[in-house]
Amino acid sequence: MTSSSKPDEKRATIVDIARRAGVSPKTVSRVMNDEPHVKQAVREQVKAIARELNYHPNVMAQGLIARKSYLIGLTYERPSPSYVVELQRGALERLAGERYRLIVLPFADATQDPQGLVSLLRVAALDGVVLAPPSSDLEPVLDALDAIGMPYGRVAPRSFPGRGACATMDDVAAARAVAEHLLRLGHRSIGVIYGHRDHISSALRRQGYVEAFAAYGLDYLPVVEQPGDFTRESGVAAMQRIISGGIMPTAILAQNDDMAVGALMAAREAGISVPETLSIAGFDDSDVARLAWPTLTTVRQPVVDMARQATDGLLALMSGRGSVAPTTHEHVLCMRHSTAQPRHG
Amino acid sequence: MTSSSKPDEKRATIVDIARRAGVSPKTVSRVMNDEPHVKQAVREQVKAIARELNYHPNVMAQGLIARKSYLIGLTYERPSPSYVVELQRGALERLAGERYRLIVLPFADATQDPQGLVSLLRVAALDGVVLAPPSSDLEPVLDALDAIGMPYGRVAPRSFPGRGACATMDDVAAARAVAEHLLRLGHRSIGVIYGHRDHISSALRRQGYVEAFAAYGLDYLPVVEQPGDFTRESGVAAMQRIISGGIMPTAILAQNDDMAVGALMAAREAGISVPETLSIAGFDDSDVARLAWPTLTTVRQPVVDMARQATDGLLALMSGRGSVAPTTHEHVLCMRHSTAQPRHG
DNA sequence: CTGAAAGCGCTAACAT
DNA sequence: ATGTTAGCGCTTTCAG
Repeated sequence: MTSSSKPDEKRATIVDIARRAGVSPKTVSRVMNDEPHVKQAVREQVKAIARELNYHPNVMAQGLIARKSYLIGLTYERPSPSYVVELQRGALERLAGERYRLIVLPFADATQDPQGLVSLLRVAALDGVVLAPPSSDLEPVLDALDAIGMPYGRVAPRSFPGRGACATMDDVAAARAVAEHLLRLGHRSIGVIYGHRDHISSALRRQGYVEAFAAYGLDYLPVVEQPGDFTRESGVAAMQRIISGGIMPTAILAQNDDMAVGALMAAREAGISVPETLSIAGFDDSDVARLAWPTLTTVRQPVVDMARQATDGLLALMSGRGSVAPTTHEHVLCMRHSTAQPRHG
Repeated sequence: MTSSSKPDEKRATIVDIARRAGVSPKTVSRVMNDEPHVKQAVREQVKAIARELNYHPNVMAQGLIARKSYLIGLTYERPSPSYVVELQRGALERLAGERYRLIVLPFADATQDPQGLVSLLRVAALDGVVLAPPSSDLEPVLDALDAIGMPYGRVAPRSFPGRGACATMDDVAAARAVAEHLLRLGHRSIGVIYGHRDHISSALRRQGYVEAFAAYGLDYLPVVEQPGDFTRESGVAAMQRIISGGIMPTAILAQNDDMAVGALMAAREAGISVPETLSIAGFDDSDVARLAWPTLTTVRQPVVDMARQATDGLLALMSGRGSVAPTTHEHVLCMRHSTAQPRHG
């Protein structure tokens, strides 16, 4: 006993409606598309019959002519669930009320296999695609997309400004903001845990730290620096290296929240209390920032807004309106419980 | 300077290939679909030309004939990010390698507006849809879907077994397992935070608690009960009401992890230490369970598996294979750091 | 204002 | 083993 997809008396077509209304299919078409040159009476009648027959236009027939699929893709690389969901939310918010539908295309390794990503997009028969980091920064991807004529929106790109519809944020300014927060609290002995070196944002965030230090008349000279790769594990490892390194800073700047949480865990294991003995600040304001204890001081990346804007720009691109000015979104410093004044002020 | 969607010399069609190869379009079609009755030499040549021309079949033309869109929908109601992502992951895993693409369709209020949901699905021109709770349990939705002949897979349905392709779990047994865990630890003063009352699982999980209490010779009588709606905020609020209510239980059963985390946060704010003074257990084993501190004791709901199975069943339904036997998935109790023996245990 | 004809890219059903 | 014809459901000409 199972719902079978019974053929269902063939869906009504404009021909059915035309016959019933005693007009030509073209007239029905005109009515359905709100084109002019149809007598009001006919228009109403056709609409009534359409409703009665529960008519829905065949998207594929329309698409075949228009050479459009009315499908938009969203690619991303399995980062945190909250990031993914925010990305989707932004795109969907913009798409609400449009004919376009959203296809989700997580792709494991765009950096290693840009061609694979592009061929996935091709096969999906998309009208356009919203690219989230890191694919939004991969030149081979952008090139291939240009080559096949598929327009794209880019979320938080850090390079090739002007290619595609960009919704950017200022990594440098955001990083500067967190660093300044620490400096303002009185910290002068600050350790840094860097993100993955393939990600441009790692360098940009470092640049923000440099500027903040300079604003306080200091050379950029973190007491300790440790590489990481944006994963929590790398944060744990980096913090452990710092602890066993002998020189303890009074504060840590981690280039994302996951690593900051890792640092938090490592500190906890080592009996170092946060924020009393050590302040820790992250980056992103991802889900974990509020889950961690102490809650994490961080800067919010406006993901939903960027996704909405990138989608908006993509739509503009697709509708032929020539170029789309990049939009920049503001970060928000989130001061929470993982940072405090250093002990000896 | 913006990438415009330049027309791109018209995409190659089978006619182009046919001309180049000096064969008929139908032969090309045969080759592309791996049909027999084509000489090996011709086959190879056609394939070569197709590759050279970077040919990709026009999905809409194919769909127009086959009366298929090769689009599968996934509906859910904005619950926790990790739940959504796991749902998508399961569906996508099954769809990998198939021609079907996944369209995400979050819908705010299926319970209030089942027709709205169905018409959304209709408009999206789906071949089939995977329904996640609560829509997987809404009779009007199932009825409407049957009426329009759209096959569906159901994730964790709690009612109407046998309708559609079902991938179920035993909520009652899982809830019983967590409750028993608490009872085994020695807790007898247990508070409960319920999920959204529109979700059948809320009642089922309550039932599991009841059975566990009964197994310990107790009447079901939580010290305190508070309504929630599966969001973290509702968990915070519920816990705050419990705290200010005066009667403090030694343990809390929250009907999902998000609310459990909310309770954790509220307890922390109030200076109540978990698990020393208060044990908290969740439900789902979502992402946050391991992110929270202390890590959350919970039961794993096999969401990814269920989504994969529901999608698999849906595919079977669509391919005409008559009926699909429902699959049941097992829960797993995850004992972590948010539960311990009560103080005076 | 309305309609007839042609065709989007592909494939089923029949020839050959 | 290969080609021809017709047509999926709709919209674009272009004629009335």
